Amino acid sequence: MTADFSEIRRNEHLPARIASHIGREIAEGRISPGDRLPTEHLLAKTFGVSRSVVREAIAQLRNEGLVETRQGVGAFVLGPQGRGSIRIEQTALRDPETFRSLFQLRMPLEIEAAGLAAIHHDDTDLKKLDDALARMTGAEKWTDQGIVADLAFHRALATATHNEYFLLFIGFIAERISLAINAARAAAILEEIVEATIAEHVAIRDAMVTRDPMLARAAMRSHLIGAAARLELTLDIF
Amino acid sequence: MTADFSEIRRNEHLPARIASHIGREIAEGRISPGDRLPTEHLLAKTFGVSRSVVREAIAQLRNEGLVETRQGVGAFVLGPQGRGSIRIEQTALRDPETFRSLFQLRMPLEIEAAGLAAIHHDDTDLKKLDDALARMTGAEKWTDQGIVADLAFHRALATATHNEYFLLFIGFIAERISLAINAARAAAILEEIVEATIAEHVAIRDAMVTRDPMLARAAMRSHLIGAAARLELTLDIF
DNA sequence: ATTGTAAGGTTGTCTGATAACCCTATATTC
DNA sequence: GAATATAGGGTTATCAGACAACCTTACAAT
Repeated sequence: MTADFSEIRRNEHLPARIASHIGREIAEGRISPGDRLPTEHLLAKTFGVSRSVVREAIAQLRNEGLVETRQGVGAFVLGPQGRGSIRIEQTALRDPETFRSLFQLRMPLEIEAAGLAAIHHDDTDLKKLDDALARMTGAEKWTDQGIVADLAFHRALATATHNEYFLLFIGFIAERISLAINAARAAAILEEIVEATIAEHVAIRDAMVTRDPMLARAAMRSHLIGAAARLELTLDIF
Repeated sequence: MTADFSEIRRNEHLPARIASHIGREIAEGRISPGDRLPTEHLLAKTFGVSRSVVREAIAQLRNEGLVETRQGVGAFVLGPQGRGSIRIEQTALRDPETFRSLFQLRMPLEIEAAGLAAIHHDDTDLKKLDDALARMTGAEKWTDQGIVADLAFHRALATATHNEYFLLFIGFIAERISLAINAARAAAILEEIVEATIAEHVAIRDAMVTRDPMLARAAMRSHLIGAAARLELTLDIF
């Protein structure tokens, strides 16, 4: 029998749980922009925690731009205006369907990035890419080292677009996906899969240096489709 | 003489000031990734505030992904890796080059979303889309009303993908762009531009209902290219 | 009609205490 | 000798209660 440690899941930070609970209430429209949240005292009593915890939760929501607090008045829900940040809960990616959604989002970004990188990359970008490739090949087995190198490759490619937002978004998404894969993999990963992955990365690299955007896009496209297949994901492809 | 009220600037939230102070220490390299922050007690004594304030400041840094706290051990500075959220400063978009970068990022996302929406949309989605279109057409001039409707259209399309992340990211990006445009326009917008914009949106809508993803993508593509041209942006197109 | 004042409620900050947790060193057991 | 228990001290997490700062409202005073 195999052990099941799933239920020892620790507290995971009390304020964060309360913040995401309230955040969900807002996201799902049970509290509307302009509404006032219950007082901290009341929230504390409702959740059965101390006021410190509630305060920290509200502070988090304030940082995320979801609410605004006015001393002596209360905490108010803000409109979709000015929500200055995007946040993804890592735990949500344990759901296969959610994971698939994020992977689907990643595809057009990476493909476009490959095309832009083909146009805009310079020698420095190419060197970073080759460094990452070397580390990928060098790693005997697909250890953590290899995963870090994979992430570095995609970050390097995004950097080569010379568009800061591609780096920001791809780096963010790729890392979330990488973490989720890393957390989920129970079995060791097969040699041949590693070899296929490396071969695909080399293909992307080679396509990029030709400076043909369509070639680079195609290479990235097959890589992502291949990766999805290895993860047993079925995506909408066209 | 004109009054000068600049110095009455209020407290501006004690924890926020301390958080940004520590954040600056990190940004400017006086504390390196991996280092441990002083203990909360010590920080409280150093800044001359209570531990609650220090805790809230550290909580803010943790939300921003700058530090990680481990109970019983301390608070540690994180590397640029693993920042759990994406944030875009609205002010940055005043720079035309930066604005262009974000618009370029938006393109592949919206195009892919149009394709997915063609496949996955249901009647509810279509209704939302038509509502937005109606509000766009209804607005006599291209007032705020029209801008809101435009945003609603793109959000409705993203919703129709039935992929939560497309909605999250497109909603976020489209809003930033919309705000930036709104802030920049000084002159009134010409009638013909409005008409062209509406016509393009209708084309997207009609392409989507055919359930042909390539058609929907093409429609969205021409819309974005058209919009970019009207903004006098030159994008990399292929 | 305007201004002053008081009351009540809410967030902001302070203080002190206890729980949960981590690390290290030492003792214990085999 | 090596592995395991136990104890101690330090740190963050949470709790509890209090007071300060501030806003709103209502009412009184001018």
